[in-house]
Amino acid sequence: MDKIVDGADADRSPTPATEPTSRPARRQRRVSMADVARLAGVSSQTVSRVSNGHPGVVEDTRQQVLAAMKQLGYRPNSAARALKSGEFRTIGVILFTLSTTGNVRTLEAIANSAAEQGYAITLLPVAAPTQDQVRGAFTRLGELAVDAIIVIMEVHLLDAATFTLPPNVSVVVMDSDAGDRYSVVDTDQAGGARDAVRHLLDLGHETVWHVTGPQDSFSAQRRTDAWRAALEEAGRPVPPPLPGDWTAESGYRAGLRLAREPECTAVFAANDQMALGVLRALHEHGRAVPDEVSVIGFDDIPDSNSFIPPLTTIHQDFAEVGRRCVEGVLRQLRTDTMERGTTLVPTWMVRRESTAPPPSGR
Amino acid sequence: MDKIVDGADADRSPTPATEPTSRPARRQRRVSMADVARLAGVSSQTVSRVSNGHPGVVEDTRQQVLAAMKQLGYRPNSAARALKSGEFRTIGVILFTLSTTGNVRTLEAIANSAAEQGYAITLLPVAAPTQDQVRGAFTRLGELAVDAIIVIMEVHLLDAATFTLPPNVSVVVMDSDAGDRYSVVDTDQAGGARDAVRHLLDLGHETVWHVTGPQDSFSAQRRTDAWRAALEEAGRPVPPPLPGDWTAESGYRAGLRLAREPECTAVFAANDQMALGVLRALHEHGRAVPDEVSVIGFDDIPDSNSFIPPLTTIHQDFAEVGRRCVEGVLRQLRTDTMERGTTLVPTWMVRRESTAPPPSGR
DNA sequence: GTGGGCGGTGACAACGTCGTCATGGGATAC
DNA sequence: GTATCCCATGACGACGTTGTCACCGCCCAC
Repeated sequence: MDKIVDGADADRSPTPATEPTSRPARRQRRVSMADVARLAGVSSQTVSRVSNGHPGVVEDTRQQVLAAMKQLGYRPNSAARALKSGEFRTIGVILFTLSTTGNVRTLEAIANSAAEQGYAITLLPVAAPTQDQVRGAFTRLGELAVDAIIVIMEVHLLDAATFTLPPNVSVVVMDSDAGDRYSVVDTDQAGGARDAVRHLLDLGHETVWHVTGPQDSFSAQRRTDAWRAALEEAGRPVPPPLPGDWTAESGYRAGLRLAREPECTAVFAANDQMALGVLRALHEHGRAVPDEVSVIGFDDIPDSNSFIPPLTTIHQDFAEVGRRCVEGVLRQLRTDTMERGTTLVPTWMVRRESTAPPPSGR
Repeated sequence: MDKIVDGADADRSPTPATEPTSRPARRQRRVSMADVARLAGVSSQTVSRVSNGHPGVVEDTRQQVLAAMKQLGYRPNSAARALKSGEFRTIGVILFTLSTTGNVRTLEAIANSAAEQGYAITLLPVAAPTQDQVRGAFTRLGELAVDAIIVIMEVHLLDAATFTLPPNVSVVVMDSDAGDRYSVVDTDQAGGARDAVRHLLDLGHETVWHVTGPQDSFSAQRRTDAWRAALEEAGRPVPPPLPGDWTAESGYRAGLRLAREPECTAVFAANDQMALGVLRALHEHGRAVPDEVSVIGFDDIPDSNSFIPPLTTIHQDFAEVGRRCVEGVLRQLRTDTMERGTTLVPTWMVRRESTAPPPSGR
């Protein structure tokens, strides 16, 4: 706070930074339809029709109204519009954090899809996944000007808040197994994880070690379950999973332990960031990737192509997930129904340079 | 689109994925104050007072109203409230992309600060920085239910849209030198870049090479300018800057060229992602970091601690920037004034393992 | 020439909330 | 016991927009 510099650095700047200065107030009462109507010499009803592109306004009148709108800088008041129409044309997105790439990519896709449909996105971040935080967010949510809600978090955490989602609001949830109670859209976590494991087994590895995501994430759970199932299905030993929390740092810690396991030749990290940490740990301990140890991630974040070595990973189609979320929520809104069930979006593997057959042909 | 799998994967799932099913409509007309008032046997005015925590309601009555509200699941209608009060308690954020870490971190900080102040965030993404896109966004923006706007983009691009920001809306801009026309909050780009260069010079490097951000980014421009100025100030040769676009991939391409410059011992990448690409390129060409070449980044993204080697970088205080943006915009809103000038938030260096003195003592 | 129909426009009400003012009843002080 | 004051509550209207319906004038058909 006290370290803030105002207007420093004037010596070198092309445009010298200046002290913030106040200007005289400039905000006058907002211009309403009535004002436009008066200027154009018509009724406000006609202004409304022009504003909404309704037919039944003669071209001459229309031009006059448009001119008046422009002259006064008229902007329709969306509050009044929403009050009358009962819809805000806004979708609320509730999520814990923008720190994980998955959330961000999904949010971006949601925002773009929503924009295409003429909907805006209202962000509802929950700082920390504590009960109080979530409850607070949902109390605010209740008053929020949204027609629908997309929840990007494990639904258990919602339940923990002893707060049910506002009634009369359509909801789509991600990262959840609550398909029996909500409409859920998700990446095919199981399929992706299975592909990852099979890829490594196909390369000739005896088994695959696993760095998990956080326990309370359904996605993480699913990936771990599928990893175990794929190994068991192939009749391979199942090494103890190493706990992670999506961060590169936790991946590094897990990687330190893996580096000490001489029989470990293949690792499946539950996301790319943790894979990054694993790569560093292995590198620091002189375990060459992929010659000695293969590493595969999950997500296909843009940076993963620049890891050392470039990471083989499971691509998530975030754009499709986002699109499906928006579609789902708007469909419920329009048909006035509530849907349940799970929609899965497939993944695919992106093979780069971090996976190879195990050393000495094995 | 046609690759989407609905309800697949039922074999292994703890909760089998199911086909989305429709339920009978469940949405009834929303309950209003009048409904609550009727049930509680009071006037809607009293409900209003309870709802807003206004004094002058006897405890007994209050409890009755609260009970009625709970029973009916009453949620205040924010449209009506906004219409009456003239404010939405919402801040619009317009940005191009959520692909760069800086934007995301800033957005997150803005969202958190805004939430603290009881404001929601409405996201206004602009898919591509073409004139049409921006103009479209701003047209929508004009009708948007926001009290204020924070622009996270170079203001030149706004101007290109031949569209002025809606009048009567307070605005704060980031990544811009338009402090003479708007209120601008920014990281002290110049200071940070200067620190980065000086750090490398202090280590004994003859000069510092530079991978730039995109041309149309003011932040990138500033970092490049400060890099050049710091070198000139020290009387060092100024190598040709290598163009980048914030992505790791572009950093890799620049790194390939740097790897071929034998006299290059120190690199300043304009962000951490590009530094990641540089690290890979150097690694692939057998140029050891930091023993042969030092690399410094800018941003201090969480992953940078897990790069190989962990990256020395300039920390940006995104939280502070976000807070200042929100503060600025709300201050303008409350005082009904328009501010101009630039506020700079200082950076600091985080020293990790990617920088060291140049080889052979030089 | 007159009646019917239709297209363009305006008047009015209502959406849900909250500020303002009015009202009524109870408590306090004499 | 009565006058005064205050506090709790209610009635009413307005915020800006839009749906509904009424209206007016014109054109066309008979």
